[in-house]
Amino acid sequence: MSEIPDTYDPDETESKWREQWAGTDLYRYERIEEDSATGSSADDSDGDEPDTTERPDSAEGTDEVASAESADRPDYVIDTPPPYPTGDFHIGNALGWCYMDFAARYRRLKGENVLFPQGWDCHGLPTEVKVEENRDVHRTDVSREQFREWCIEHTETQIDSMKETMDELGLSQDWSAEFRTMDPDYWGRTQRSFVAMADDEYVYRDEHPVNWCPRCETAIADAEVETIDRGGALYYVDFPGAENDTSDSDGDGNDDADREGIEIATTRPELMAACVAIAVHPDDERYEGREGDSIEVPLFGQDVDVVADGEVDPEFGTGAVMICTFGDKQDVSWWQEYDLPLRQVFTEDGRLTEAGGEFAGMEVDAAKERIATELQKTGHLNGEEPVEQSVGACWRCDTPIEILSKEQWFVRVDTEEILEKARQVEWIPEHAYSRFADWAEGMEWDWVISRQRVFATPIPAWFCGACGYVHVADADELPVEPTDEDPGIEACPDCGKSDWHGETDVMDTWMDSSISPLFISGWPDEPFEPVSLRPQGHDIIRTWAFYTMLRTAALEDEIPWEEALVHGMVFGEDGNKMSKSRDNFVQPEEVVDEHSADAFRQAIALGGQPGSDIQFQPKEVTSASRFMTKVWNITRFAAGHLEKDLALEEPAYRDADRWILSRCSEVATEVAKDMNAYRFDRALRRVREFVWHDLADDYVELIKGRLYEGRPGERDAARHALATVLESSLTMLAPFAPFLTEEAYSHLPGTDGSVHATSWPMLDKRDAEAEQRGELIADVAGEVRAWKSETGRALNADLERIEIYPETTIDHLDTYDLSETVGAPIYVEAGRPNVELVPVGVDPDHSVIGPEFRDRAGAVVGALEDADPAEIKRQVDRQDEIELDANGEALLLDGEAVEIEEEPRAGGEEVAVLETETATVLVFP
RNA sequence: GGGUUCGUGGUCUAGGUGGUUAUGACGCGGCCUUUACAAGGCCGAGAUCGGUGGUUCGAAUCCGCCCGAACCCA
Repeated sequence: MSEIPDTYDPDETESKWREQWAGTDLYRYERIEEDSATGSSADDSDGDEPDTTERPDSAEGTDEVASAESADRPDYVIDTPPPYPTGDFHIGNALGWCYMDFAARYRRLKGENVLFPQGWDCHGLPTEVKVEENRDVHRTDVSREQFREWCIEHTETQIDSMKETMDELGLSQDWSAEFRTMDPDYWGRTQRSFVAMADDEYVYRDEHPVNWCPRCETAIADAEVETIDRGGALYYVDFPGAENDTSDSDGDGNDDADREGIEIATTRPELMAACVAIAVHPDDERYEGREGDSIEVPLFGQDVDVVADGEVDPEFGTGAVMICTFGDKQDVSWWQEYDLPLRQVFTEDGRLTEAGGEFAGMEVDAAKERIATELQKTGHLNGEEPVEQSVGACWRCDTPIEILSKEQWFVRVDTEEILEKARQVEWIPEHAYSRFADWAEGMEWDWVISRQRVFATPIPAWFCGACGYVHVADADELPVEPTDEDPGIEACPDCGKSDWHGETDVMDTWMDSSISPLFISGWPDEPFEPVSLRPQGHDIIRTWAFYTMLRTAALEDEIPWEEALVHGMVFGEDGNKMSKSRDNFVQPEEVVDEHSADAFRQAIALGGQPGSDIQFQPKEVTSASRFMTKVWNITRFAAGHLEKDLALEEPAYRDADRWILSRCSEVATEVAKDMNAYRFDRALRRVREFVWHDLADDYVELIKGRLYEGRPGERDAARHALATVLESSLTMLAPFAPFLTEEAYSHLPGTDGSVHATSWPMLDKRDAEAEQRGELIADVAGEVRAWKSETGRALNADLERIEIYPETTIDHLDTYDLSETVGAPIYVEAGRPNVELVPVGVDPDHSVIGPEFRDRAGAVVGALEDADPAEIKRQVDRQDEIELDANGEALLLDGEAVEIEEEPRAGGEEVAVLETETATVLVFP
């Protein structure tokens, strides 16, 4: 404690504590079953138990802190998002993780048994692509096994680099609960969930149109499709009437001459080969009576019928559109509705199939060009115009998707079931639920979960080579890799042969991550209860939140979590999305290097309330750094005055002590409320204000006299209060600035162990009267300080004397500290000061006058303002009532309705008159 | 086009159950070395709370419309 350095060095301190914490189980979640098995898991760290017995104040607290017995501690389980191991833990991640860490650290201080795990969502295409790139191979060049091996290797290095950033930020995950979806223990459970859902008929296999990414060559779910805007061309194409059209729509029996065509408009001529019908709006006069006409598709020759459908937008193009299999989801629903044939014209790698005739084998864009040219040549193209269009694209690679009809595995989406569960979750902020519901209600298709890739959880199923029977694995044979292993059954239940072919398709990675709350709860071995918190960004409501809700409902008929904290995005200093090209890009490590993790964390907390997007503000980091210096200096000051064995039964508190203790109690209660509501911004602001203004500016200044020259009893009371309040403050700051507070705490005499293992301040020292007295003392001290500064006096300059005239009577105000602080004898006087106070104005209280006089309030206020303040004051003093003439109407006003503004006129005598909130102060220099 | 959120000093932000002079930070200007702290203290300038209409005695706060921004969806 004596070696406490003059300045706080965050670099040195933060790396010191990082190392020290790494070797402890400070953040270890206590698993009950583990405890009873080993009986020793929590005993090897002295920092692990909330240490309440040694705090001098705790003996007086009437409320016991939450019991430290692990069995009684409520669980607080965070369903940490498993990030994709990109290798880069960016500032957006940092926001989410700081929120989790604030909550986790706070809950530990509240005595809860916190599980803050960390998972990794390993599977997926980007890793495959990266590995192919790094090793210069195609995934089909090597065995699946080898390729997976490489993916795992690559993923591990990516994870390590992200963990480094997490560590720098001082995050307090319990690393003994780390999980990786690529580990067999995890993906085995993904398979387990698949099997369970197949048993309950949530999972099924079927042929159905699916979103298909031609670059990734795999099916993708709706949630993985993003719309991108791009410019394109709208082609106007003449479709002639079919030669064999016998419908004779106008009934004049003259087919041949009336073989009328239709001009359609399309942005995708390459889909003409897939055209299976023409649609027009039923009310469109241009096409009246055309329904049922047969039309020939140019170049490709197939005859298609005209259908009338209200979904057609008559304003677009010519009002006649091709129905193709498939251009978009609208086509799919028309295809189903009109029972149209299927003409697949795209291959899995985005080329035209044989159905494309002479254009077969061409890529989509090339085919579009060529077909347009051919249409031109053959005289079918009437024109083209530029058009803005939105197209669906793969969210991983931005390639425009196609819709192909494929046999795939699906998960049935039961929107009602999901919404019913979602309503039981507390969404923070509330409107996050609307987003969720919006997405859920818009779901048209079931969730396609099979992917034609390698690095993912294998679908545990086999096909019978003889009869096509599909066998899904039994739960007890998992984890299983069906491309490597045979099923547990020998013979096909259908045909009796045993010619099994393992499913090569793998699962959507969301199948892995959507069981994260189940996994961390020990599912399926442990009974599932909803976990406490799901933190996530609003950008993945449609994926992670949605799928998790779906899966937990399907598997356990439960909600996955009690609360969902949906946070915003982090923007750059200029308010734009962070991007390297905009030069507003900030990496968390940079900020930590330049300032400190603690400052970064505070800046994140103060950026805005959780739920809203925040702008990253370097000035908040600056301001946080300053605050940290302040805290350090207070600690340094206090450490010099405190002693280890400061244990007092009944400290002889003075008014100032009782005041700061009361304030501190109040702040602890308020801040706890904020933390419970995830209002980290408000919580931190409140603590800062208290520490800076109440504790540092006022209290520390007030007790200096006692600390330096007081008699032992009163000095000890001050020390005692100071120790209590400072420790409480450090504890409240600990979730935000874990390093600084740990360092400061370790330097305070009489502390033991980690600040992160203490408990939330439970002072129970609220005292309204003490607050009133303390505020008066602090206000006067502050006013006098400001006055000295203004009049160019030294702040420690002695004064002749000071007289205080409180507005409300205060008995026996304790002026000892005040006197020492301002350097003057203090006289507390009753009544009004012995200087001339001149009423200069009348301040009407609208909250009194408004309700009483309603529509006459304006006149009353006007009359008050016009009146002579001296006269008003006389009336108030005499009868506590005011007679008023408001627009000719005589009114009687209660004295309470006004406040008389007075200015002192110190008539020649050398005396300064100061006004505080609650008193008039005369200063005799 | 639909949905959600938002618009407060130069910049960012608090407040929002309607009630006098709107919070704080950063930046800016001035003054000051006081036994924790000049990485500090004190003082000051700076806002018609996006615009407009309404409800009300009274609106930053409630309601309507308009303008602008962000995100999600089509």
